Amino acid sequence: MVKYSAGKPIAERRDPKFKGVRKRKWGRWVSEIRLPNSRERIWLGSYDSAEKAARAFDVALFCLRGRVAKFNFPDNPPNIAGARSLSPAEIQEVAAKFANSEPQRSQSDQFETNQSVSESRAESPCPSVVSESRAESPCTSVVSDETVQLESSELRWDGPFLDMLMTTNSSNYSAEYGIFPGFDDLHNDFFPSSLIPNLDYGEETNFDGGIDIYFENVGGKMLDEVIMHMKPHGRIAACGMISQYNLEEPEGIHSMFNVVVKSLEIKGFVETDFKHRRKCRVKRKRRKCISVCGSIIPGLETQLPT
DNA sequence: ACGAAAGCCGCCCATCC
DNA sequence: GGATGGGCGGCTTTCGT
Repeated sequence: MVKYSAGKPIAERRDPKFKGVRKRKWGRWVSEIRLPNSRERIWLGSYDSAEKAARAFDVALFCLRGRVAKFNFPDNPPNIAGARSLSPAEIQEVAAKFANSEPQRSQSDQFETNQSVSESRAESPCPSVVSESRAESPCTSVVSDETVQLESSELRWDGPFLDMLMTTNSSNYSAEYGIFPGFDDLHNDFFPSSLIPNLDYGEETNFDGGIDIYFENVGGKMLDEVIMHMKPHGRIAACGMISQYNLEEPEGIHSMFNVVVKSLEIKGFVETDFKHRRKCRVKRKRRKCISVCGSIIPGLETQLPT
């Protein structure tokens, strides 16, 4: 739909002009989109540039009309898994988020990958190779005495979470226990050192580009922060939430929307679920087949209030 | 308290069917 | 000609100082 403004066709106007975008008197750019077959609109936010507002519009357009829509950036259309099922409030949130995200890696690159992952998942229950971003992820360095390390190649796993747990057979008894490959004993708390976030929650938090797999033992703000820094299609094994055990009212998790947009998988683990394997484990411990190596970072106690 | 910015809404009008 | 949807302008609300 061609709209004329101030007597000039859009193409002749000096300002960059994008669909669904307009300029405020004071120079800011705002974006809003109408719901299909409705007079209602979704407010997409206010931005400092027309491009950002246009990106927000494109994301909303993709959510409402799919990939066949005419985008402001047809060369770089958004591609968001599950976008068509988002509510207006979620569309608003996703659009604002991607409008403000750095454009150096296109949204289509970013989400095409996710989409291909989800598609391959849907098509095949079998594990398959996944995105480059995951392949580039840092390895996890917790090792058993079998010296089974989770190298990046072993993180290239795209089956359902339990498939990953149950079928990767990097040691001759990891599958027997039905636990993570390379993790022979999960009954103690341990945190791969590369995954421990800096708890100042600031810009300097170092997650090495995102977290692939996180073993949840803390809960509360820690979990909240971790969810925000998970990579798309990351996995969280919830083994405990010690920070919540003595609270009268459990803390809420405010970043759950990331579970949707990043297609995260969270699976709880209770030791009693593996009771039937206890005898076997004890036997192996006696034979000293099992031991656990981990990284201990001293000094945590010094952070407690005096 | 006041001004600026954001959010929301009504209306206009071009385009599509 | 009605439905749809992009754009404009203005009113209200929110936020920062």
